[in-house]
Amino acid sequence: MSISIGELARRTGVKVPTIRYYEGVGLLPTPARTEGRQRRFGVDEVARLNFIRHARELGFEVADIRELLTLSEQRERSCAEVDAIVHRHVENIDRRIEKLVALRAELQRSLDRCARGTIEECRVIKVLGYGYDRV
Amino acid sequence: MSISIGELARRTGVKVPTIRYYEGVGLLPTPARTEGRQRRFGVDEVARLNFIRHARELGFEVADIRELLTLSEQRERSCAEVDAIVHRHVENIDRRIEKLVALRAELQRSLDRCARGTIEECRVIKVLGYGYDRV
DNA sequence: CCTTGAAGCTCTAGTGGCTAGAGATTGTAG
DNA sequence: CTACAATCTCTAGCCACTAGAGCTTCAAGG
Repeated sequence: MSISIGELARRTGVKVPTIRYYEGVGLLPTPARTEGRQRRFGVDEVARLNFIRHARELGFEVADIRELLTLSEQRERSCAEVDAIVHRHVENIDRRIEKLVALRAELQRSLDRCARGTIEECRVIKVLGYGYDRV
Repeated sequence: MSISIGELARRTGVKVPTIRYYEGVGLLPTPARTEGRQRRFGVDEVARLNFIRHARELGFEVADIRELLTLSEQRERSCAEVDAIVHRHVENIDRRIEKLVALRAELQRSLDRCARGTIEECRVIKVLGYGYDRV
């Protein structure tokens, strides 16, 4: 079984230019080519690309995915390192959530305190100007 | 009062190249220059740059900040549009939080179910390969 | 076998919000 | 007047793609 880049795209939901990009950054191996230099892929690449897509959907960056792929090929190895990467990523997400929740609270607070009057007396603008609520 | 770009940077906490960048994208007006073509800023720019910095810290993108700056200059105007921009931004943040919370849950779930054995039987790797938990 | 048109190819440039560096010039304190 | 920090412009790099130009190849129908 040997499929074109378009067919690979259809089967994985990854766009054609993105597949070529992944090849360029080394997430996908250099594929076989036809005589006319068109790429031809096999089942392994479908699985690998699906793996990449799911990892991207879960927010992993390319460097992490490269490592996860390498690890996933060493079937006998302990999965401690995999867990460590994922754990690090979860902590990363936690920090981002915290930050966003704090931002949201500050924005909502300035909205709540807005008297719906003119710009001159607008709480929101004031907060932006001073960086905090002056009471 | 007329200060250099370095002094402006010190007073606002915005780095020198970033100030030049903001000028380039039209967040800061073209400043006065010395005979030797070095930039000189006044109090207005300090205030404006502080405004920009706070807005960036609150996660607004440059396009939004441009609009907020324009609005903030029209002191008589109703602040409805300002509120609308901020409200949109809050909703944006809400969506990002939701997504991150969902991601976090999925990652944590796969970690919890990991038997700490080999890669071969690793839950985390399986989830990435299939895109969901096969029971 | 030949034509046609979709799909493929490579290469470059753009996105956002900066950051880093090269290499030249200017400001200012001693 | 000298020394040197600061500033100048310009280009390129970051991440993970995306878009487009201009060309070639593949596959199906006649």
